[in-house]
Order: sequence, then structure tokens, then C-alpha cells
Amino acid sequence: MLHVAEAARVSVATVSALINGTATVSPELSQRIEQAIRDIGYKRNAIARSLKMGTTRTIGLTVPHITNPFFTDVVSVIQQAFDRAGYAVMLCCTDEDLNTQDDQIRLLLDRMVDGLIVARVGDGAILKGIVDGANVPVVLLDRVCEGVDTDTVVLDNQRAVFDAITYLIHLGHRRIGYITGTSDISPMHDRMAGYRQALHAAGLPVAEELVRSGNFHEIDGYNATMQLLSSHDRPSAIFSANNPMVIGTMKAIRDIGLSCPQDISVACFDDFPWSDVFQPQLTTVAQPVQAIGEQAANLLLDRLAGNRDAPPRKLVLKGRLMIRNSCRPLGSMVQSVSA
Amino acid sequence: MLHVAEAARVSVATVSALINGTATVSPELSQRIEQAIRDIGYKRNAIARSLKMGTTRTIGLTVPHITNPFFTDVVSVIQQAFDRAGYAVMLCCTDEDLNTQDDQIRLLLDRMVDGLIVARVGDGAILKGIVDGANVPVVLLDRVCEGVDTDTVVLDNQRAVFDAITYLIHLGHRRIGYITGTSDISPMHDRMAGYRQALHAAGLPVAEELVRSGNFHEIDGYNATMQLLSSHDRPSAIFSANNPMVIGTMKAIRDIGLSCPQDISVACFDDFPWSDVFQPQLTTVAQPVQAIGEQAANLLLDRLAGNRDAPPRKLVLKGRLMIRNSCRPLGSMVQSVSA
DNA sequence: AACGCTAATCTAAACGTTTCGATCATGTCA
DNA sequence: TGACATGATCGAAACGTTTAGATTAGCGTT
Repeated sequence: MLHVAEAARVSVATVSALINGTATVSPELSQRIEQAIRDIGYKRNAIARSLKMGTTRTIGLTVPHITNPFFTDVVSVIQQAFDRAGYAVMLCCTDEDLNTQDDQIRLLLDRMVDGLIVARVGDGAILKGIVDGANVPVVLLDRVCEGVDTDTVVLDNQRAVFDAITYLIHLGHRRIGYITGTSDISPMHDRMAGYRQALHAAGLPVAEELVRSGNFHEIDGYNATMQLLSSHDRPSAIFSANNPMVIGTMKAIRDIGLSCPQDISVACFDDFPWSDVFQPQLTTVAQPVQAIGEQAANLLLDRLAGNRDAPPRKLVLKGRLMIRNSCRPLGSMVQSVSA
Repeated sequence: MLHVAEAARVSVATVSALINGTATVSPELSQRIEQAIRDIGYKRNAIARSLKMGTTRTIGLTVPHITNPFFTDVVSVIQQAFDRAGYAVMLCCTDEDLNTQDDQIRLLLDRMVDGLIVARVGDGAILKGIVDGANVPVVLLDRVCEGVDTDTVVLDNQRAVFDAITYLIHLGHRRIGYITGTSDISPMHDRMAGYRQALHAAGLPVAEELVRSGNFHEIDGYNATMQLLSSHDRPSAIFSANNPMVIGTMKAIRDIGLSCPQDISVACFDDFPWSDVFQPQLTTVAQPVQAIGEQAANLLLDRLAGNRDAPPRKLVLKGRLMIRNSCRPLGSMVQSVSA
């Protein structure tokens, strides 16, 4: 900016005033400054501005796995929303690891991001510190956080799984395998609660041997399904609480020589864009990812726009059971058709 | 840092020297400084450091659609590689729009990213400007760029499609529909060249009515397939050059009342993790996304480590034809089995 | 002519770090 | 004892912007 000021024979304050529109600059000087900017090809330095202003117009976004289609879509929606608002998005993937997450959040704060959207891992101690210290606004995504009083966008996971398991029970299934994630996070807790609640409402016992867990990867679903299917009294249906793992579930079923839904029904949490066109067409719980992403972005943009003192908001969205043909009724040899 | 210096009764230069290890500091003063850092809870300001040093330990990464499974996986690999190296990753999605890309690249340069990995849109003029001006190192991903002499990681798209179309011809297909992307990018050109080359090598004409294009979204594949299948002399196989569009292709086939592969064979570019377990099991061209992501990250990390003067490197990786059961031989009523 | 007001413009501090070069204390050698 | 070298430490400039407050010119009114 100094070169521009020299070339236009004004002070840097005048150049800054013109660029930012923070004070009147005479038409004559305006013209000279704009000409100098063009001649020199001047570009503002966002780093210097950030140092002075204390803001970066950058937000940090952390998700466990961006290859999980749910998070892929949510990241895409959030990135587009912030792009429209002129913000850069720093993306971090935690792989459900607490240390990785905490390091990444420190790295984001280190770079003075203006806000955070976090699908947290672990107890959220680091987030509590940020929120309590009023460092930057935080929006929690997908997972609530006990003791952290901040804006939150989640799904009614319990209700969503309740509906799905109830559907399976309605089809006649009584032994329903359940594959959960190992991470101690609220969606897994709530989904498990929905599973138990549906069984309890139907007067069915919760058989612990039907519940397996994995670390959210395809291979974990595979192994958990192998365990479930190798028991002598195997389930007639399997519900996977996470969509990378359901792919492993399907591979295990194939490798054992069973087929879905003839030999075993499968349902899972989170939809796929191809679920209604490839066989078997998975019965899934679909999350409104467009709404989740947009709401999360809007909550944070609202805070960034200055609305810091409003009480924290918690949006709880609803899942939608997509009934397709991967679950068949028991006690009937007729294959089910798509709803 | 000033508070730390005051508390330890040293100068800020001494504190900086201790933190950065750039000069010897006596054990006595070291102890006082470390104690002051703990007491105050001092955190370094990366913005101030960036202003002084001219680096940010941040890279910019632009891809067209992060919801395209190919880019999802590549982004994941790149993000993890840079996370291990202590870099933040700013993610931008261009939606194959030149203006969006150019704005985003300006925003990234504005924030003084140390390097760029770009799956470019358009003619790459902005990238040529950056590379020629030696602003920051640039790695081109997935798409070459005429006239831009910089590190590049691409696939041998032409060969990959050649192999896939040749496979279809070997199965007896003579009228092979082809769905390309509208964007003027090298992978689409090269894939089209592979399509033409395979037909030519088999002595088959390239029928322009069999080639349709779309803007990389599922609905575009749907519409293109509807057009292909509504002609009186419709193709017996369809190859989609982009995996979101193949989902649309499958939906169009279903909606028309046809089935794959009985009535029409389908193959596509880019694999899915679920392709070998849901029916029909898509015959696909798989890209080595782990290698692509790692190589792109390594090329840029190498530049960032100081190796600025080495001549630009171009890595051309190979696709792999995953023969599954979505393509059946013509002139035979026996359904094909997985290879 | 004098005074008051306002618009335009500028100076310089500030944001928080890094580090160059100056200074001082200490030790060694002739 | 004096000269010289070296280690430790510090002051202050620099990175590039923003803006508070000071200054000046011009205009209108009395």
C-alpha cells in the first residue's frame, strides 16, 4: 500500500480510506489512487489486515471422516454457504481421534479462525474451554456435547432408529443385529437408545450378543457382521448405525454365501444417493444433509455477523426412513417390493 | 509475548529466541520464561508470525465437487498428508465454474497460502499467472493445463477408457453410448479420445448421436441416458465418464423399465467402494486415489520444503478396469458372471 | 475581518511476532 | 595487564494494514 500511496502522492491512510470506504476522499485523489492501484497491480494483504483487525474471514470445520457420505455432503453444503459469504474454510478430519481433534482445533485457533463448526470427538473439554472463554463462536454438528452451551445442529437419532427398528419388528423380525460405532458420541448413544426403546416397546429382550461395535470403517462392519452371522442363533436382520460400516456388512453377507434380503435383512443409518437404484435397494435412515449443513452455516454466520449474545440454539432435525427392498417380512416366502 | 517477557524480566527477543531455538538462552532465563509462559497461558499468534515471515503453513485445495467420490477420497488423503506435516488445508469447491474458481484462488492467495493444489476449471489463465509469477508452488491435480509448467498428477485417462471400451467391444457391443462432461477439461478430452480410439481400433464408426454430455451431476446423467435410450437405434451399452452421472444413468434405465445388464450394459469411470456388493455390480475404471492424493501432497510438500528449482514433474498414473457383472456379452442369453 | 464549522488529509501508533546488529560480561592468551 | 573472541542479551526495525486524532483549507455567518 505504501507504493500506491507514493505513486498517488497521498498517505497510506488515504489509500486505506478509499479502499475501505471509511472516510471521504476527494474525487481528484480517488482517481489518482485508483490509477496507481491499477498501474502497480496492488493486492491487499489479508494477513496484515487480520493482525490489525483481529479477524481472518476464515472458519474451521472438523469432521471425523470426510469419506463418510453424510459428512461429505454436509461439508459440501457448509463450504458453499461460507464461500458465498466470502469466508475461507479450513477443513480438518479427526478420524474419531481425540488427540488429533484437539491438535487440529489448536491449529485452527492458532490461525485465528473466526469461528468453528465441529463434529466433536470425545468429551469436548477443548470446546468447553473455547466456549467458556468466548474465544470464537462454535457450532456443534451432528453430536451434542454435555456441558458445552453453544449452538448445535443434530438429528433426532433416537427417534430415527426407533422408527427403523420398529419397521423391522413390524416385518416380523425378532432377532435384530445392531452394529454401532465404538466412539463415545451422542449419535451412537442416541441411536442405541432408539434400538433398545423399539425392542422394549415391542416387548422384546435386548440381547447383548446381537450388539457389535466397530470403528466406523468398512472393515469394522465386515468383522462385526461376521461375528453376528457366525453365532448359532443368528439375527434375521442387521441394522448398521453408520454407512461406511454397512458396506462391510453387505460384503460379509456375500462372503458367507448369504443374500439380502432372502436370507437376512439389512437396514442402516444414512442414505446413499444410489440406494434406490442398485440391488438390494437399501432401507435406510436418511438425514436432511442439505438442511443440516445450511442450518449449521447459518448459525455460525449469524454469530459472525455480530449476534453474539443470543442464547445458544439447538436445532433437532428429523430423519426419514427410506423403505426399500433390503428388508423382507419374516414368515412369508413372497419377496417384498419397494414401498 | 510482551507479557511473558515482562513476567520473566527479559526482552521479547529472548522469549522468541527460546521458543524458536534461534539463539542460546541461559538455563536461568529459560526457566523463568517457561514458567511465565505456563503462568500466563501464552499462545503464539500465527497471524503475526505469518506477517513477519511471509508464510502461513496453510495450503489451498480446490476441487470441482467434493461429493464426487473420487474427489472425496483424494481430498481426504491430501488433508491427512498435510495434517501430518503441520499444515492447515483451506478447501474450495468450484462446481466446475471458472469465475468461482478464479475468485476462490484469489481468496486463497489473499490469505497467503503457501501452496495450491488445483483440479482446475477452464483454461488455467489464473494458474499460469501464478506459476509464471512464481507466487506460490502449484500442483495440478487430475487435469493437465496447457501452457502451465508446473507439477502435475494425472491419470492416463485415454488408456483407461480405451481399455474399458475395448472390453465392451470384446463382449460384442457395437453401439456404445458415451456420456461425457460438458466442461472443457483434459480428463474429458482424454477419455473421449480413448473412446474414439477404441472404436477406431475395432473398425467401428464413431456415431455422434451416441455421445451425450452433462454437467457432472446425477440429473445430467439421467437426462443424457433418457436421450440415448429414446432413440430408435439405441445403444446396447453405455459408458459414463463420471461417477455421479452414472447414478443418473442407472435411474433412467430403471425408469424406462429396462434392466442392467439384461437389456443394456453399463460401465463408468471411477469406482465406488460398494460396487462389488450391490447389484448390478458395476464394471468401472478405478483410479488409484490413495496414490494420486499422496503424490500430489508429496509434490507440494517437496516444493514447500525448499526444492523450488527442480523442473516440473508430471506423474501419470494408471487406471484399473474392474470387470464386474454390469456388462454382459451380446449374442448370448447366458448372464455374465463376475470375473 | 474575525470566528466557527466541516470536510479532507495526514501522522503515527498499534496489532504480535522475528531477528539483525549493538552492547556487555566473561574467559583466554600473549 | 591488555587485547581479542565469544556467548548472552537487548533495542528497535520490519512485516502491511487500519484508524484515532491532529491539522489545514475553505466556506459561511456575524
